[in-house]
Amino acid sequence: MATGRTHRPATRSRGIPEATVARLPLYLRALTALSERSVPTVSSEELAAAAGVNSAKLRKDFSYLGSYGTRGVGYDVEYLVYQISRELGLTQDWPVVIVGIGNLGAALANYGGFASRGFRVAALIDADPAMAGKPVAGIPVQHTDELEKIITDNGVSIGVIATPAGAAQQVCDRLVAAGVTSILNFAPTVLTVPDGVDVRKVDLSIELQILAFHEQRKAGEEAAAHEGAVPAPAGRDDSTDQGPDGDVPAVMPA
Amino acid sequence: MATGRTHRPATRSRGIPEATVARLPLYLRALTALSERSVPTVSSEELAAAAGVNSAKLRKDFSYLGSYGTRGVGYDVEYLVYQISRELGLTQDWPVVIVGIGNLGAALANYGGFASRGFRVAALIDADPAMAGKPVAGIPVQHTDELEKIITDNGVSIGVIATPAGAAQQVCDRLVAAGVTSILNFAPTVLTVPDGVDVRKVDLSIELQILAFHEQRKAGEEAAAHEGAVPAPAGRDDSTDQGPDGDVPAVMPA
DNA sequence: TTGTGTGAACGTTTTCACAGCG
DNA sequence: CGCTGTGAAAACGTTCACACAA
Repeated sequence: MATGRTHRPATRSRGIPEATVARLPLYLRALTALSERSVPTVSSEELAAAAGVNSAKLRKDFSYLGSYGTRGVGYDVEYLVYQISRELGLTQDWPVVIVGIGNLGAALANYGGFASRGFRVAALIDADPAMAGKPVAGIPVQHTDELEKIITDNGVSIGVIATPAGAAQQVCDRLVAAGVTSILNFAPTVLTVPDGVDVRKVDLSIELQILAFHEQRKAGEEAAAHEGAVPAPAGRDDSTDQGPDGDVPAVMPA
Repeated sequence: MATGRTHRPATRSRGIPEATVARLPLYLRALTALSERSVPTVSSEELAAAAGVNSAKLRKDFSYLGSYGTRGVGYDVEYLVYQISRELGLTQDWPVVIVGIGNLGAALANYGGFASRGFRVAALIDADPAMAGKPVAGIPVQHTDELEKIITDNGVSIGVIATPAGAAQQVCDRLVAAGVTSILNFAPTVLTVPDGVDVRKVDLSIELQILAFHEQRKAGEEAAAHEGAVPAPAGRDDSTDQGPDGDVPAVMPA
């Protein structure tokens, strides 16, 4: 689930592969847990298990950061925590605004994982005047009219969009115009942004649909294995012709 | 955001690449929008733009499904909607349970994208006895004690975990034991599941950390001007004050 | 002519397997 | 020894470019 941005590095993409970057937070979380238990060192095998990846991948990932391990021993937990944090830019404070304070926005505002790692909720913004002033997670909600001022005054460069789909692009445009260069989008829309702005999206319904795909395949396999029953739309079949189906979409219940 | 356990290259993976599957919901959404506007056909170029991908990729993706387009014309919108829906398993009804009805669980329960595509919230489950019976999104919350019965009675195979991290693995184990084979995990934990069970995770804090990494790089690039050519950063100038953080905290290896 | 469908080139990510350091 | 770090191979994914159907 990459981002909406086209990977077009006009300049050298010198550095850590994107796939590795996406795993660093995972390692960091596992390492933090070890750190809290005062574990001094871990092997790639142990850490990989805790992070849910395989150890060769983990070692390769770490090799992009430098040689932070000790052969025959493993990695120093505290040191690695620091190195990864630094690489991810978590040794600095990132003020974040959340736009759209519905159930989801409130859930995000209350999410503990925010504050615990470099991120600080600088403001909550909603279009509903009735929300203005109401505190959510201890932070008073401000009206959308204030958006530009809030961004500027707080030096916000990361924005979270939790509005309905219809409002997302407009909010996005305003965030970008005000200076935000990274956006986390929860609205089920494709956002269009200028070059240099990063967008990542989190889309609940997409995740469910991917699960449904695999679930369906499992069911088909099972049927095929058991009885000779027609394994529904299993693997790729032909039916290339538009003849049989023609149209008639309609979602049919089980 | 792949699965939790090691991927299963077991046998004939005869079928659609994972990367393609992950994009089908995107295409489906764009197509549904076109369908609602009664647009009869689209070209790969148009549809790709609407979905935020490039057209070659889209055509390749569709080629895995079959030859559903017409050369010189494009794709029949209704027909494609149906074919993709079928491929994703959305022509059948998927009962889903959501466990953990806090802010996030409530947001998910209220999320419209659920019902609109094959998914039906069969039950809401929470460990807090005080929640029991309280309706959320029109559905009464049930206590965790009922979990197994709910799964069985409703034939649920997809579960959503929106509990605190500490409870997630336990809930997961119970879901799996009761028959759930696909899990969407919102808790910031690595879930361990038996083979044959699919896990997808949605992790807010990981997404933010990835954004922070790129944001940091942007800031660094600005400072270190390589060659004078192509300064890249478009319109807006950097008002990214808030003080650069070049310190070097304690914690060093022994 | 138009725009799909696809082999082939290219780029990225994962995995393997082992040299070599502590 | 045990475990890291890393070339090289394999797998996977994207993009190119064009033959060819409508």
